Amino acid sequence: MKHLLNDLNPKQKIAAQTLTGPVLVLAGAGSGKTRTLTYRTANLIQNGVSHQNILTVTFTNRAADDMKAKIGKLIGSEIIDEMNLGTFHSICLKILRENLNKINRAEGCLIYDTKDSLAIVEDIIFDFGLEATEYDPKMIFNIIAKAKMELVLAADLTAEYAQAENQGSKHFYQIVSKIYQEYERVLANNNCFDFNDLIKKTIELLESNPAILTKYQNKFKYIQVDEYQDVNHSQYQLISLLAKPQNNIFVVGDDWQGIYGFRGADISNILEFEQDYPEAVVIKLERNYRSSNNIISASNKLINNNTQNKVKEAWTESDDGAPIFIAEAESPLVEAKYVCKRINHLVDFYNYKLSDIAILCRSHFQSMQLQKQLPKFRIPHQLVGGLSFFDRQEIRYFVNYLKLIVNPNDRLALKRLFRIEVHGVGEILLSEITKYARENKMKITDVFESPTVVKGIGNNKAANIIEFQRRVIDSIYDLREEKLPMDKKALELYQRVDFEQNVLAELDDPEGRKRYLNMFLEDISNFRKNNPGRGLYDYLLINKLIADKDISENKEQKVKVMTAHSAKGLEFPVVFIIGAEEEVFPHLKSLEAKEAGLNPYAVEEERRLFYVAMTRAEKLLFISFAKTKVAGEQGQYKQLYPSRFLTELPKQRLDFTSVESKKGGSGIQMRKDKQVI
DNA sequence: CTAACCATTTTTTTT
DNA sequence: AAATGGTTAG
Repeated sequence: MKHLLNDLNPKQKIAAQTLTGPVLVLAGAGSGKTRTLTYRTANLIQNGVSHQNILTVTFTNRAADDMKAKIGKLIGSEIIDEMNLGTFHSICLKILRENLNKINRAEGCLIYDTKDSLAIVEDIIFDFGLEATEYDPKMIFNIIAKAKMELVLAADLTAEYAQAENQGSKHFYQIVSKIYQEYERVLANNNCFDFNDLIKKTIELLESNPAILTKYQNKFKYIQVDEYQDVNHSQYQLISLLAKPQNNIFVVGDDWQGIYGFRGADISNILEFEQDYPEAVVIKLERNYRSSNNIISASNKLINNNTQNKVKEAWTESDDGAPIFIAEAESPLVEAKYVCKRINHLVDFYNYKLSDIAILCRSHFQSMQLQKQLPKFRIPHQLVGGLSFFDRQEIRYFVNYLKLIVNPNDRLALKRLFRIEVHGVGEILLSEITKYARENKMKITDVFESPTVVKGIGNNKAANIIEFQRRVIDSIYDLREEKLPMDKKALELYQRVDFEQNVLAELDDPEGRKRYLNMFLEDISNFRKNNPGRGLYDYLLINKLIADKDISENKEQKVKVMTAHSAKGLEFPVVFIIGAEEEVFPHLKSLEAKEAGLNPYAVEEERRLFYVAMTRAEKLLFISFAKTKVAGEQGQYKQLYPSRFLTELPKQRLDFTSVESKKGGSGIQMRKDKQVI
């Protein structure tokens, strides 16, 4: 314990010993970033700082859990649950929950995810009578979300503000501003937050209540931020606000790994830290402990094609190791088979465990081909991230029922229940009902009692609605009053509305969905056991902030499949990167964004992402691409071209093979018209 | 107006 | 796999 810091190298040690003032640690991939942060935290505590006065912000829940476990090992696990360690969103949620009354929200307030938010925007556009072709809900939502990340209010969302990014007219932005305004009103009405509100409302709370601000400033005397390169404007603002006046702010990041631009992350935050805090100490961790020299050298060469970098080296004392294996395949199917064969080979002859291996892709849909092949080769796998358990349709459906128990103001949830349960009444009639309720100042559920007052609703339809009101809405309101344990409540509701008969039976594969629902109900039970004193409300809130809830056991024996984004912060002895093709990785959208001049740096972000993917590997790195894929009708093949990033790697560190290519290896064909390696 | 059917297409990345 | 779009019968 005494020689805690002796486990660190000299640079890491300096970082862990600098306990006050602003510090910027520029840390390359695999340079012991988390390790340094962990030891610094332990060191703070050993130097008499109360663990409650330290705020540590990570980017993902996985990173937070990881760090908690490591800190627990260093200083004992008793205090880790009391530490302020988590994602921006979870920390902010905690602060907001302590001050709900000050921010125009009430008890039971839940979080809307992107899908929920989008549904709200769609409704507003419909209500405003706007053309969805001109006012594309997705696009509008993105504008609003971005404005919120930049702390721009509805009234300030003008063409001038948006000028930089697109050519929308003044009139267009006036409308968008109105939609934004209405969106905020609906969220308040439904007693909900969206993701960006968590940060934005926290800032508003602190800025308009000096006493509260002081309270949190005193509480969070020492602030540490991991993955600082991925912080967006509102997060940056929050941190600077909390850090005052002492500015004990310790940020760790790697500008080479900034991959969340689409979420408003602004690399300039890390590039300009020294301007913001002129007295900042800057420490560079450049020695890589993770990867072989071939992997480090090749990824360095790649990343240096970017223009937006802060000067930094990355070096290692590791051997060259194996070359990076590049494979071209006829099709994604052949590529998937190749990956499977390689995995079996590595396990059978080279003593690798399945858990040593990760397969990384650019987008989730790429993993589908693999999901089919892996079982054929008897390779157990685990999907990390992606379609979460909670995103399954039947789970989302049932969650709407639970939401209404917790938060009866949630009109969106109510609407969804109606759409699921009531037959014969669709979009148009429902909006007639809503309109009638609004015009007569009634609650929608009151109209449900005697629906024939709305024109277009005859006796048959009315009977359906009244039945729905009795069976579903009344059950929910009854259960709200009852003092049952949360899991019993959920189960009771499931039975009272006869979810199996009325909902599951209508969907395809009802038996399969039933199994998932039982798992869900069981998960609620487990939550209750593990979190005494907490209820449905906590359950729903917490699960919104956890992207990839893991419900599979036996992780040790599985190959992990995930996107490059979710791989950030992780490392594996063996990494496969699949789909290294133009328009896949780099993604088509980034090429378009660059082409259209919307974001000249879009491809640089893709390159950073590729860099992140490569540097996850410790010993072996396999990169593959397909030459063709099926597109449209059968027999139609679309030609694919190897990713430009492959051509940026140093040839002498690569080993190229062509898989099941009839003509033998033809070499890597450059994009479209270029030469051959 | 709704729902069911079919065909088509299209998937960024996450809290 | 799921979302979208178009068509048609009730």
